[in-house]
Amino acid sequence: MRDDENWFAKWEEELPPPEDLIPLSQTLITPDLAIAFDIRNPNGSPRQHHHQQSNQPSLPPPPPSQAQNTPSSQPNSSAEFDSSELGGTGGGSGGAGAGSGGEEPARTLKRPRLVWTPQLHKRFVDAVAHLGIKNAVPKTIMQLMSVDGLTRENVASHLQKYRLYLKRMQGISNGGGGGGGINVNGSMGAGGGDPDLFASTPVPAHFLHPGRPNSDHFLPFVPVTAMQHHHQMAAVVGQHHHHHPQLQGQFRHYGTSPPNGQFEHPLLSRQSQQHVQRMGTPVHSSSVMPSYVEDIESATPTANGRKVLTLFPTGDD
DNA sequence: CGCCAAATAT
DNA sequence: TATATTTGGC
Repeated sequence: MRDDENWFAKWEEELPPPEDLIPLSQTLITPDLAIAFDIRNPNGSPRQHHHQQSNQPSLPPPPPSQAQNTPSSQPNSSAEFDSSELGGTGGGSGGAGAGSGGEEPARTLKRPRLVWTPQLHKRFVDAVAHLGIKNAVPKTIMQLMSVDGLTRENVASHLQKYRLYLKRMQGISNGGGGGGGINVNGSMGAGGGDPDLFASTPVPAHFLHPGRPNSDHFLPFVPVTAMQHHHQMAAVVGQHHHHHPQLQGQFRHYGTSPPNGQFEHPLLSRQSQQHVQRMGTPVHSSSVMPSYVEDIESATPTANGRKVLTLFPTGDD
């Protein structure tokens, strides 16, 4: 019982890593822009996009995206290629309009690799937890997350891995937990080494017990009602610097908002109105999932003693 | 649509 | 290398 509610609290407590919390801005570069900007490797792989600076001399000069951080987002349709996926079921109607003059290939084009940032992952976990393993299917999760730019495939993929991760975790670290903690690190004590390295994925307990659809408990986050800044962000995509291993810490510990301070981290949240329509799932009553804010993310550059954290640390590395 | 397995990219 | 993410098939 309390597990569900305390898991987060506990998690939160241990989270705030005094380490370097560098505010990472999730910039969602528009797909077309991204592809336009990055050129796939001329050789070797059939599909792959990435690379930011080195552009081929044959590509038209894309928008002046600076490598630094000038959020001058292009008027592009930043993040709008999602309507279909998200709307998924239909919603909509489509309207995509477009098509004409300019370009909106984003819809059908392949977008750059989606980077599951801690925040995103958390959102994902929260969504799954909120839904309950039962309804935790890609489509629903995706809709619940309301992250623009996210596609069902993305979620499905991640979900698969997430399940695997949970499974692994259960195999080794379960038991005791029993009650209380879900996240336990499984680890090893023997052998060891770095229990510190693992550990920390807020795995909602109800994931394991399909006995009930879930009824309450969800994110203690604040509904971001009105964000003054237009933070239109979406999943982070192909934005990477080829130089140093930028941050990508995933699973370890993310920083949660200070006890009282207000977090000022850029988060993602669907800007457009998207109603979360529940399909045949009479579970939660009238709780609509508002766009909640996430916590800040932590980064772990290799420059620190920490190694790159992985999203789902394998239990037996 | 959802899940699994493989392939590919980083 | 291992990990992450994507893609195809069932």
